[in-house]
Amino acid sequence: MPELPEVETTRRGITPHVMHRHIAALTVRERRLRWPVSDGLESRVSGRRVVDVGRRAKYLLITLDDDSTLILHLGMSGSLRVVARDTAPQPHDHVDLAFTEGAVLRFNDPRRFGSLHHAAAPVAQHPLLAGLGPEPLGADFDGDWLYERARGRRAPVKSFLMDNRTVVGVGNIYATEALHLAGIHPGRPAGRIARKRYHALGEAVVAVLEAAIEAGGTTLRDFSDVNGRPGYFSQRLDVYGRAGAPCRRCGGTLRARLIGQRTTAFCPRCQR
DNA sequence: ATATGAGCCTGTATGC
DNA sequence: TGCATACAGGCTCATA
Repeated sequence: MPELPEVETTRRGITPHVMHRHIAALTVRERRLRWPVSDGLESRVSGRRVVDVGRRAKYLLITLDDDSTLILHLGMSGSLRVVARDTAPQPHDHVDLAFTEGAVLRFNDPRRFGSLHHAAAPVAQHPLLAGLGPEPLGADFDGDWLYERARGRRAPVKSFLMDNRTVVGVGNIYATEALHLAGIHPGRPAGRIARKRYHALGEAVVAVLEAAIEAGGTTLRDFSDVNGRPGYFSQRLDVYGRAGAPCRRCGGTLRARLIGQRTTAFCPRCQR
């Protein structure tokens, strides 16, 4: 399932294929995504040229030459491929963005948790983006931010960390990994963690995400990069999905527990 | 205000 | 072997 590193990998992968290209046609085969794709979207983007391929949180932002932006979320199972114009659509190939230059950007999403919107500038004010917290790899995110924001919070630190208003792009996998790297118990109330430990957590979040982007994105069940090659970060996960196995740091036995409705693996011995 | 739970959806894995 | 059920997950909305 695409988390931020996968989305960033996808962004980098599609950029050379779509940047500066002219949209010949947008084809929507299945409008029932996370939200219904709005009627008339096809005609609003047809003929436009792509001037930027960006990302905010896990949203891909394809900006057009009229300053409007296509906002695409890959959801849980979505992926983008670049295919030749006459390539037959496969099951769950819901959207095509065809370019006059020949290639087609194709969106596939079996579970349809993904979404497609089109917004006028400034895109940052779109309701989906307006309330989001800082980018984890941006200048506004660090341990001090986490510490200050955690004041008075009684929710588990893992839930706090996965809250988009705290920081974006940290889903279950990377929250689990970052907390282990920082030696913090995922169930600890967010407001009861020292500033110094939040410094460690902030650094852990950045380290884990950067390593994953470097590796080309984690592959779990259904993510593969834009060229169809799977990422390979999953081999490097230290705790996620490893309950019952030995902790790589202290040798203790990793446990799993439900925190905020999410399965959470952790080491009861070196995470406090 | 924060915190928790439901619901969306379907492929995959498990249990009988 | 086949079928039924549980589970996974990001995100928003509703409720306490």
